[in-house]
Amino acid sequence: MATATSNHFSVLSSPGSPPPPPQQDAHALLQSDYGAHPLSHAHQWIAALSHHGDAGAPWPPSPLGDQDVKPVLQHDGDREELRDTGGWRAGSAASAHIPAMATSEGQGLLYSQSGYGLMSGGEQQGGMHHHHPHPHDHSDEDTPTSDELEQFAKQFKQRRIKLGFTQADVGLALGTLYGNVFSQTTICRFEALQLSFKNMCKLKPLLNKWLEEADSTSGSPTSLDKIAAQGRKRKKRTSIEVGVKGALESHFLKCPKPGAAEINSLADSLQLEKEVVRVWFCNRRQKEKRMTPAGGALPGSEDMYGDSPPHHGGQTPVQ
DNA sequence: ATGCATGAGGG
DNA sequence: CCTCATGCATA
Repeated sequence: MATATSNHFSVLSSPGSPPPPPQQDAHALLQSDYGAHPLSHAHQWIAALSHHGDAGAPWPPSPLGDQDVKPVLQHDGDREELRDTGGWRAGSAASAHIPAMATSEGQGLLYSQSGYGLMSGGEQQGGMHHHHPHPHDHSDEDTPTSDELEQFAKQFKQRRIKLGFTQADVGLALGTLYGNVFSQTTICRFEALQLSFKNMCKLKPLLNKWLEEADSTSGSPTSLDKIAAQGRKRKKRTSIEVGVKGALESHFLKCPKPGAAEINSLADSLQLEKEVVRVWFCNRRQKEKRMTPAGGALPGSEDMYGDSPPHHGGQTPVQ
């Protein structure tokens, strides 16, 4: 972190010296600058993935009166068609796709030079994309392509910053506007394409709406709504030392899905709680499944680390 | 921006 | 136990 910009979100309660918001006023309470960095990184995803679509109920209709206080007001049944969320590796079928951006944008679009080494035109839906039987030419009716998502994320970030909103602002706005609250983390990950393909697809429409609202609301004082915080006794984040991390990395390369026994051994060797090690592997696997691969190790196989599901007869060492 | 964590859902 | 979506806390 050699950035001169300090990242700290002073949630609510503006001390009195808020940075000069280049915008009107409205909900410019937490106007940090962590979202105003110059550039990011050139993410080029050649990521592959092909886990079987599971989906079904992203948002549980029963919020359990235990923790999350967020109003889970999902829009009734969403018409998810369980795409395979398959790998976006586009293989070699370069289909001519038109990067139709949001047609709803009534403002100046700025498509930066999108000359990345992406494999555009990838039908990541496992081939069930076929042709559009409807005369509707909505730029975003069907599942967006990886390329479209990448473009959208880029544009979203630019406009968001231009409007003077932070990632946290957006997350909150989504909650007050549509009932789905999101954290700064999620918005950040969306912009950085660090979510799974499916997740990106789910969030895009929401963020797109926010964009429309944000630009059209140039002068309207949006009501401020602060939802109560949620006090949870979360375990203190255990900091794993670099050396230990390296060891974990090594083992991950060898065996990304260690069995309970393996985890115990590792935990013992590294002097870590078993749970910590287990979670570490889980998180590590998720990273690989992100659109922006972790480290640089590209998952070269479709099934990544093949599970061994159809066999449960004798014994299943793993899991 | 990211690392570790929680939890729902599934098997 | 796993995956997957999500976020608090932190660097």
